[in-house]
Amino acid sequence: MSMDAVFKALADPVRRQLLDSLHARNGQTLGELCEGRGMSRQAVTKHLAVLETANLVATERRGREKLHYLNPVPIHEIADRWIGKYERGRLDALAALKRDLEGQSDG
Amino acid sequence: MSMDAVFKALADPVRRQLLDSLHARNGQTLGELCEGRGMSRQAVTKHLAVLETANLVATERRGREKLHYLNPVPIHEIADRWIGKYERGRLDALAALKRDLEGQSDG
DNA sequence: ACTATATGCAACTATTTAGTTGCCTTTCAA
DNA sequence: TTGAAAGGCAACTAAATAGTTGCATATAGT
Repeated sequence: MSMDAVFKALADPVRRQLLDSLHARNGQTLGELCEGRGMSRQAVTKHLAVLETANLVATERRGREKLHYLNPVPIHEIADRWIGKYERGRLDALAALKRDLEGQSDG
Repeated sequence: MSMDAVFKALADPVRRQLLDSLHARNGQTLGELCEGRGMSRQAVTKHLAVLETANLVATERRGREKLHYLNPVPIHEIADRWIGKYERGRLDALAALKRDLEGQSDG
């Protein structure tokens, strides 16, 4: 639920790649998610646990396999509540930045 | 430039608060950004350095003061290139998630 | 039953990170 | 020119993080 957990989860490139992988093909097993990642299975497990805690990934046990599903809702919430506010005034702020940084020095 | 630096910078709540503060009032000095934060000036300085490295904050020296300006461009780029792709298929993925997680158990 | 496969758990290490304190430099103002 | 205000630099500590290895458990297939 906490936004902090989501931001922290997104801070690691490996975890973002895992989300990308699930985005490309949802419902992958742990083994599949480990392939070609040059890292031990346990390391990937830990990353997936972080993503699960942040509610970015949901899992389901099927027999001896564990299937992983992307949950895009927290990302949507971040984009909505936090990033949106910076984008709204984006051009204004950009103009102000230019004015402040360049307008002071010389003319 | 690197997206990783931006994500890492956004991962810390103190740094997000600093961005929020600059969003509310741009061009604050270091001293102003330290006020009411319950943390040493040097700690805040380090956080601001991280934000500067990620190009989320630009600074200008004015006399003995250092002014800080929010740069919303990297946030926009993240929203554009990375978050956007998860939002586009959001409802689809959500439906798939529900189907996968609930539809399997019973029938 | 036996074996291979898929995953879980736990201890350990190395690196990074967030914060501190102490001291130095620069600038403004009397 | 002297003192106070604003900030910079560097060393240190504590905690979190990312990764490892070794072993245990559970399931599938024969």
